[in-house]
Amino acid sequence: MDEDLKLERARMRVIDTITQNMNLYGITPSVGRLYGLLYFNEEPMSLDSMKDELGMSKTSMSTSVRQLQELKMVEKIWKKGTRKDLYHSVDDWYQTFTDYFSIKWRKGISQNIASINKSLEEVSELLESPNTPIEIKEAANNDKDRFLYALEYYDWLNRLIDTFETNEIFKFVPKQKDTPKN
Amino acid sequence: MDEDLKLERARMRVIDTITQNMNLYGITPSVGRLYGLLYFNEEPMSLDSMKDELGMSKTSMSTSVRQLQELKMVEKIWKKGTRKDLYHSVDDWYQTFTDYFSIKWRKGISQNIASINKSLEEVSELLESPNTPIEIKEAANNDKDRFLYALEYYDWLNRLIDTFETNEIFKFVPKQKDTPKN
DNA sequence: TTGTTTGTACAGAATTTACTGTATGTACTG
DNA sequence: CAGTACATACAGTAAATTCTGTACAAACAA
Repeated sequence: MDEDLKLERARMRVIDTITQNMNLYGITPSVGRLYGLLYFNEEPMSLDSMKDELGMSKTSMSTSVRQLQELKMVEKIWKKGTRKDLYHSVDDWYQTFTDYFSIKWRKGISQNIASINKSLEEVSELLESPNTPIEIKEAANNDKDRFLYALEYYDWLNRLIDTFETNEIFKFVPKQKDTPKN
Repeated sequence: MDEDLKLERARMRVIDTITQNMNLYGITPSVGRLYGLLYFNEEPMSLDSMKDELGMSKTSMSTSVRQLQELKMVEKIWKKGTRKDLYHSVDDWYQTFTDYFSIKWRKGISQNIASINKSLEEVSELLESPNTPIEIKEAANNDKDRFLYALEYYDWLNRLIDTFETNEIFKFVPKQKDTPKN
């Protein structure tokens, strides 16, 4: 069964590649490797089979698979006649990509905008007050400009994420190389 | 000097915000905080002044500032009459954003594509060979499809990064909210 | 009901990552 | 030339993250 081994090695190489790539996005290698495993397994897998395949604890499989679920990269499959939870990879990488960064980037932004607005207000008060020493006003002015710039930038980032969430980005950068449709 | 304190607090709040945001992108909080400090300092800063301001070791300042330099978020400033290296933030956040993800994402992709191509070739050999058992051929076929899909996806990602690097993305998502120019 | 199977919370262990202090090299100064 | 000021390499330490094993809870079976 030399062919068996050859296939296995080819697959492993690509799993490593996927793992490395996901790691670049801040996903732990073990979690990435688990995704790779699920991606190539035609059948959905149970926690026990993942554990056996990766040689890790079942606890780790449980938490890793949950992470992948939260990232919408893996879904639970129901199958008649088994009590085990079964999982399979979600195979739309484009959707995974846009979802991942939408979730991740959007996370902080609204809070960030709120905190900048608060600081902006405080600084504006300082600038309006006649009690504020002149050199403080100068510094306040500098800060205010930078706050405004930050707000502008976060607004842009929000609009960029909008194009991810609505899939409009694929109008601009089409999935297929040669056909500009969809 | 109550005004002094008030301004300081407003600024610190925004620095925390920036730190948090950068941390989301995989930049360490200390490094993010250093960027925030440099962003609000009108004058460029020396390693010693950073150290004093953040209460960390000079070694840390040295390595952190180097990281920021590699990410093109900070640049070295030359100033007559001082032997210290002086640094200032690069204030174009849009450019910083596109640069950062171009550098980061592009990093792996070409190697990834190469390794997938290699595996693709090996699997194709298996499929063509008459010695390969039928059940291995079936698995190989499955794998091959997934390799091809991955290649397609990485190609898309490359084209997305192209729009970042060339700043074409700003045609699609303009920097200014209301004026579609630039 | 009791026994069994399965998934997960939690605490501690192991590993990785980030930080510090010393030691050294290099470039200026006089 | 020595002497000083500065930045950084490197090794060791501290802190954070990830992983494991046990213990327990929920769901099911008989």
